[in-house]
Parts: sequence; C-alpha cells; structure tokens
Amino acid sequence: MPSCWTGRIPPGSPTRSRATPGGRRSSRMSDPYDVGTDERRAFWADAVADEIEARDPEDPIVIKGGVSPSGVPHLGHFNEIMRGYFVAEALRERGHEVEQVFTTDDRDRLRKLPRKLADLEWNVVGLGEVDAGALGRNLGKPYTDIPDPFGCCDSYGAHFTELLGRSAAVVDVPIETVSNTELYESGRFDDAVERVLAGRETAREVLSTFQNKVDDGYVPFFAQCSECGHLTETITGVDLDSRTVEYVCSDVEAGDGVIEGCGHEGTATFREGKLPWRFEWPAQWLTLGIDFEPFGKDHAEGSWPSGETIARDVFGFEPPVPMVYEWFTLNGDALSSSAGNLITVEEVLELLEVDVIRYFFTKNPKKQRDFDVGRIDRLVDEFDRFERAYFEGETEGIGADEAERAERAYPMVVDDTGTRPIRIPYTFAAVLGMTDDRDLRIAMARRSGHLPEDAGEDEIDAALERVEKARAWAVRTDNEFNYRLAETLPETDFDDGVETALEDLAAVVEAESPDEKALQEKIYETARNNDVPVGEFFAAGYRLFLDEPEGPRLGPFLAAMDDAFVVRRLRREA
RNA sequence: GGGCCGAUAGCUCAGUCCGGCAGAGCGUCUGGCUUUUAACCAGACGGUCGGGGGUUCGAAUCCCCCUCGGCCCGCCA
Repeated sequence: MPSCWTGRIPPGSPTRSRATPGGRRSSRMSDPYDVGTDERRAFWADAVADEIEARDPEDPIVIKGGVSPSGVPHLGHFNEIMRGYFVAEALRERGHEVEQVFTTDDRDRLRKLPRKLADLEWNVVGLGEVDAGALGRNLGKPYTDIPDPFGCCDSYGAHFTELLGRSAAVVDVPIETVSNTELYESGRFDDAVERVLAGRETAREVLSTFQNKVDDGYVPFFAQCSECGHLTETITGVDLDSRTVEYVCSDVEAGDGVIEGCGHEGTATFREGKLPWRFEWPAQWLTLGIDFEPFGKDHAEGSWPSGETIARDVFGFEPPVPMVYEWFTLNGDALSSSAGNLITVEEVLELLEVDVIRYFFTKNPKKQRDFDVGRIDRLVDEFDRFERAYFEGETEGIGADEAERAERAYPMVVDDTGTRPIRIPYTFAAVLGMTDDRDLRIAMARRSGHLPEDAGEDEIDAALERVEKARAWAVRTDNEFNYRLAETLPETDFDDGVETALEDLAAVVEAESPDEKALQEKIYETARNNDVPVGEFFAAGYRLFLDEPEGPRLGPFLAAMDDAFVVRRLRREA
C-alpha cells in the first residue's frame, strides 16, 4: 500500500525545543564564520582551500554558488561568483581539478512583483514599462513557468538566469549554470526527493528544531497544480513506490498578501513540484557532489545550521565546507533591487577595469565594505598598489604580509602575469579624458611621466582603456576631474590687460614652442609683465580652453597640445 | 528579548585566529618652486585600537559587560 505518514513523533526523539540558532548547536555543528583558520594565511582563499583539502575530497572538487533569478543581477551577486572563484583557483594551483557551478533557483515561485527589471542589454526599466498584468497573474508559479516579460527568453527565470550568466562572463569566471527546474524535470532530483519524503518524520523533527511552525501535518514538498500551475503546500498523501504525491491547490501566504489556490485536487510526480528551500539546498549539495559553498551572512544563522543538520540526519552525507561572506553597501546604503539602490555589472564595467572588480573581492570576506562610486579612484589606486606589491614584492612602503597576499592573489585576478601593464593613475586618466584626441592623450601622459617613451602600441592602448573608464566616472559623479576641452571658442569678456597678456603668450608659444615647465613659467611672467593678477590670468586660460573657472596645471596642459591650435585659441580666433 | 559578524589615524584599510615597540596609502601641513589649481619628490603632524572591567611580566589581539552598524531567530529564499 502507499506509504502513509502519521504525525506521531517516535518515542525517544528529542523534545521539540524553541528554534534558537544557538540552541541546537552541538559539537557536530560547524561555525561557518570560523572556516579555515587553523593556519595563518596571507590570502583568505588559501585558508579555505586548506580546510577543503583536509577533507581529502575526490577530484574534481565542486564549488557552488547560487541565486534566485528574481530580478536584476547587481554587484552584490558577484560575491556568489567571485568568492568561490578564488577558492577554486587556490585549489587549482595546488593541482586539483575544480568545477565551479552556479545553481539558479528558478523553480522558486514568484511571490511579489519586482519594481525593476532589465533587458538583455542591461537597460533597467520600471515595472510599468512591461506587461505588469501578465506578471501579476503569474504570482505563485515557478519562474520558469512565467513568460519572459521582454519576450526574448523561454521564461522569466531563463531571462534573469541569462543575465547572471552574462555577469559571470564579463568578469571572465568560468561557471557552469545549473537550473533547479532542470534538476527536477530531468529526474536528477528524484532520489533526493524520495529520501526526504521517505524520511519525512525525521525531516519534520529536524526542521522543527530550527523553525517553530512545523506542525504534524507538514510534508516537505510543494506540488505544482496541474490546473493553475501554482506551487501548493497542501500535500495530502505520499506514495513512494510510484514517486507521487496527492495535493490540494490551496492559498499561499506570500509577504503581505495571499496567492489564491484554485482548489484543484490532483496527483503530482516528484518532478512536478519542489522541495522547500531548507531541504532543497542540501539536496543540491548531494546531487551535485558539492565540496564547498560560500553564502551571504543572511544564511549563516538560519539556513546553514538547518542545512548542515538535514544533510547529515535526513540525507546521511557530510555537508560541504561552508563560508560566510559579509554583504557590502553601495554608496553607504544596502543594495536593493526593489528600492532601486543597485549597480549592475554593466554599469560597474563602464567605470572600472575587470581586474579591479576582481580585486575588490580578494579582500577579507568577513568585513562589511562600502562600494563608493564617488571614491572609485581610491579603489583603483589600491589595485595599482596591489599590482606593484606583486611585481616588486616586499619593498619600501609594502610590508611582508601585503607582498605575500599579492603574490598569491594577483595571478588569480589578472589574465597574464607575464608583463607588467602600464597604469595611468585613475584621477590623471580622468584628466586625460578631457579630450578625445588620442595623440593628445598620449602626449599629455608621456609628459607627465605616466607613459614611457618606448611603450608599444598595444601597451598604450591597454593603458588608455582606463581613460574611458575614468572619464565616465568623472561625468557620472560630476566631480572635480570632469573637465572637457572646449571644442569651440567659449564666450569671453576679458579686460584690456588680460587681452594683451594673452596676445603676448600666443606670441611666445608661436615663436618658442616652450615645454611644459617653460610654458608654466611664461604664463606667470606674462601675467606679471602686464600687471594682470596671476589668478585672473589662469582663470582666463581655463575659460578659453575648458570653459571652466578652474582646471589642471595649465603649463603641462597647453604644452601637450598642438601649438597652432593653442595660438589660435589664445588669440580667440577659433 | 536571544544569538552571530563588524568597529584600528580626518578617510580607506592591514594587523586580531597564534598576546611581545601602533602600521600603510590617501588627505592635511611645510618645503622642493617669485608658482591657488592633476601628477611628482622630501619631511612633519596625526591614535582612549568603539567604551568599561578582568586575566597576564606584557592585551588592538584572550575573557566578561556595554554602545553603535549589519544580519538571523515568522513565512519565503
């Protein structure tokens, strides 16, 4: 006969206790914050790799991350990709074969409408710009059963999974994406589901020590209604032999509201539904053979302790090595898709080189950090120092620890450590962004000593890539580096003294073509000779060339430009 | 209310697991330079290591209490 469950707790089982995180923690339970701290390591990923190696896992070692494809992927999701990546690389360096997989939890149900969406070109749009009604009618269904609001992918889930995949691709991290829906539909999850349902009394008992509202009727499976497509929690029977469950499609509480069920009574296979998250997570570990998984601090106190226990006591396997990472903030506030405080990977890449983004995630995962767009220059400076620490080792201003960390982490950050790239300081690159003239940029960079005379064309191109980023940053934040060479003659209103001085200066440039230092001197000299206050004369120069009251050091700036143009502009001819 | 993580120079952060001189970069100030304005060089200034107590010859580091920020302890993921 079909296995029928009863709500009776077997004698001798632990009494149900209030679900406090620390309450059940026994010697078997691990502290995901405390991973990999047995030996001092300069780079955290090596400490984690030590712990994984200590388990003596079989190759390939499998590292997992995962996320629900519910909305616009943003920089925060990179933790899931990059933290695992550095551990993978540390293990590869030690000769292991490592696979990095990324589960997309696309069988989760859509519970509320996202406020923002993004098309495949990363254009972020509001809900009003798509067919919100169509989405609203699909609340309660798995993401993979909801049409793509942009009409370009197979489903809502597929759309945002595609964006996640593209995010990983742009930072050049090789990741295999695994669809949860696919795991169910293909039958790969069948055994895991069967183990949960066969041991559902144990499952219930274990879960109840972590969650309060697990009652005797609880069955750890959601069936998808064959009539309306919603996932329902009301399971009325389980048949292990035929691998099916009986269900009633009932109402589901979701956030503030209730998603109504259609009342249909039916039968679903193990492939037509899903496990609740607390069981699904360990099921993924088991099915995919996961050895290591980093996760956000939100999972540290709830999901992890239950997942770890469920792995051992329900499934009977040893859970992966865990690691908690702290969240970071964006411009001082929590990242939030719904509140609109987000920055997409695409946007970040307009401002930063890929290497710098990757570097950002080499920092200690246990510290909360702010990604401050206004101070990106500081992050890039830090990266340049990190690079210097790799190439120069322990040296003046760079300590042994810092050098060791760079020695380990830098090769995992960049493509190629063979040649040291030319790096123009970020704020100076922003200044170079004042002109689109490549030759002028090169001339200015050379004269400032940031571009060696013997640099090859490829090296120069690589170095100048930063100019576009820094320019975009200066424009986006409209900061003090947001200069722009005035293409046409600005409107001016100079007095006679200034006009005479400008003419004198034009004559000097025309006759002597002074270098930057000489020109700087000449500017002062010319102002003095004409009894023009120095500040006023500089202001005239900035007005003429930038149409701004202030600007960069004028001598080097003008010296770098074409003399004929400088003369014409000083004479206000063009 | 209970638990977990964090707090170190004005700013950004190393150092905390394993107790042993309080560190770096940036910023500021001074000079290099008859020179307001990117960069560069030299030097100086800068500290109640969030606060209090304890252990110790010795505490940023270990223990206890407290403050602040974040997270978890409903559902969901």
